[in-house]
Amino acid sequence: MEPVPSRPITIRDVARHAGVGLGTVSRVINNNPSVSSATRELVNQTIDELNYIPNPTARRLSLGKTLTIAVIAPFFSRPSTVERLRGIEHTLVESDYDLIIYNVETVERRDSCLRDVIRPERADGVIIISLSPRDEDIILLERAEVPVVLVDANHPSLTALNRIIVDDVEGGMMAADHLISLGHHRIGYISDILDNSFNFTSSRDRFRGYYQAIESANIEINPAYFAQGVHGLSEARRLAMKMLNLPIPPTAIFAASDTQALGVMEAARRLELRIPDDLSVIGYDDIEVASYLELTTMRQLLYESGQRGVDVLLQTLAEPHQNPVCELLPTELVVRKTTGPAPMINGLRSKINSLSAH
Amino acid sequence: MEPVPSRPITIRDVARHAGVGLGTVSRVINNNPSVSSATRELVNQTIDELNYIPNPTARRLSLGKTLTIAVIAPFFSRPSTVERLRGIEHTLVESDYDLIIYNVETVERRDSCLRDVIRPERADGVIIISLSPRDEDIILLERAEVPVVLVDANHPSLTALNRIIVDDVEGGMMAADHLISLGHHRIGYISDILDNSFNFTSSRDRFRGYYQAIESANIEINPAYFAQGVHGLSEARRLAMKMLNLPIPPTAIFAASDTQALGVMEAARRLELRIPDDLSVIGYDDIEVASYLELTTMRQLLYESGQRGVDVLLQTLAEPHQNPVCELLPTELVVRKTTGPAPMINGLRSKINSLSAH
DNA sequence: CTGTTAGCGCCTTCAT
DNA sequence: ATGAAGGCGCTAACAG
Repeated sequence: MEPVPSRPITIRDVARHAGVGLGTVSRVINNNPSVSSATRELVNQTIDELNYIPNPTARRLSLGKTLTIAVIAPFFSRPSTVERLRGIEHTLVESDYDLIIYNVETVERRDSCLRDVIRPERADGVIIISLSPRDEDIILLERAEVPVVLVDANHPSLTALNRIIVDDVEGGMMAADHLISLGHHRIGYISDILDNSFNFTSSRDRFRGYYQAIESANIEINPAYFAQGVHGLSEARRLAMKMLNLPIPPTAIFAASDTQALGVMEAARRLELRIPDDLSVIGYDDIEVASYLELTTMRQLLYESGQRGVDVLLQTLAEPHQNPVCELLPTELVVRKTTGPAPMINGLRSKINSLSAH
Repeated sequence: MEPVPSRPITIRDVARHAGVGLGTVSRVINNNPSVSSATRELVNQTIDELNYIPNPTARRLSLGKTLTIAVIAPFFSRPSTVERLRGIEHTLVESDYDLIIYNVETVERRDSCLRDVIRPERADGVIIISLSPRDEDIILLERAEVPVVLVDANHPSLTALNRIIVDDVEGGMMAADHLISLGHHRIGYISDILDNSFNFTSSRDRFRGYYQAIESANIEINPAYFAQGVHGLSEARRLAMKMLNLPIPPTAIFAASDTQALGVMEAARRLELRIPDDLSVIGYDDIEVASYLELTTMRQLLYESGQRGVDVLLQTLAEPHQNPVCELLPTELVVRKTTGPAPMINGLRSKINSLSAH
């Protein structure tokens, strides 16, 4: 019995201790059937004894695979992104792949990730979240030597790529229709910048749906009821304050995300507008906090989008030459307590009431 | 001029195209000064031409380093954890290290991470977030062959390990003292399970501080004013509802996290208790949403804790034999609008008022 | 300064 | 069924 060396244990140590060739040890590790159960047992025992773990780096080099999945995600601290990442992480943890997250907060970073990460030396597969490719990215993506899955991202001329998508136009329409059906005519839309350098399309598409719904209902479009600003609660609050201080303010506001809806609700609180009596608010995403704040919102399957993204990627990795899939995830209206019938006279009515009551 | 091969470009291709030895190319890549600027220029040009990127896996194997930092983090979707991870990611992105996150949601996973991740074959350095080692983990950690930094985690008999810590006892005391100074005598504490299998210590320590503050103020301890449950908004809401329905309910509640404070606020809303008139609420962490909901809370430097963790780790990596550092991050009371003077008679006074006014 | 060579630890063919 | 040998792409030590 030789002593356990202090340097890292290698496959060679195991082979020597077990008195077999190192090819045999390798076969045992990789569950190669052509090993007698006797020697397999012996080798496994030695492995335990030495507390041996195969060096992942060496495996990768030898296999010519990275054994890692890369995820390119914008603003990974946003609740919706976090939820998608959770779905990815949970699903991937059971596989042999490592997960490495590339957080994108600038366009430069976006471009460098697109350029450098989607390479076989970096990852065996790539998931891109919410970053819809621009025209010039298409070629890059379509001839990538690594399988790619787009989650919550799309492009009209894209058919060769796996995608998990949602219909944000439809979602925006459903949200606006909900408000219209409650009798609202003055419906605001507050979102992050529609024409942004990241090419985020969701707020734009939701706006399109909102617009269509308003038009179909023969409601006059009022440009003052649309406001865009940097994403975040405080900016949304600022925009909502401004909008609600209009001479004739909206009676309902559709926010492009739940986070922004929280900002709208906060603005209403500061203006002492009651929700939903004076102002209806609807958000988007159905993040965790939405249900506790009784926020009416459009639910999209965030967690599942990540989950499905990984499923599709692993499937592609297992059988490389499948046809690319394009999976549409449903969007659903969740009515809670922040939306209600439009006020009779105008949005200020009950505010005046409550003020005079003081 | 030879054609660009379709298989991945290697250092050998570059060497051949440039008409130099492959050692020279390696030197150029690694900024080894002993290359004439002429050949350096030539090589760099060839690298650009071939769009060559060194294979990271091969580099790792050859260097005997993984060039990755591992982060072991519990429940990475929690806002406080996300914020810490943001600090880590931002700081690490400028280095040459990859980041790989191990999300821990079960004790089994915690143990397997502790066992398998803290190995030189897996990572060059490890950051452990909020998972305080148990007695039996100490030995494992102290003789780890990889530098480890604990962030928001600690152990009394731990001096050989880098740590970024906070004083949660002090924080709990400050929170309770704030309420006491407002005249509150019936102060509830709502937290996640103090004696949990993950050995999370923060809620326990904050409870200790809370308890000490109450005692020092000669306020009678009422066990009914302490409730624990699984972490999360809804459970906190449930516990708060129950506590606020006591015959003599508390006039103030200290929640062990902002998320739980939101649950308390939600409970108050449902019971039509006004904040802070009928009920004062104080949270912990100062996550983003806290400022918008005007939540009084204990601020701890979440982002910075990650940042400092990485700084310390990179420092240790650069100069391995430094003395371990133990850095205490400050905790600060942020008074907003959810805490106010204790009601005169009892917590129900204004509730009764508002009900009779209906 | 630069080309050559010997590994890094593992997997995989090729013999046996 | 198993041992031996070559190679994955790169770095670093050595020789010139």
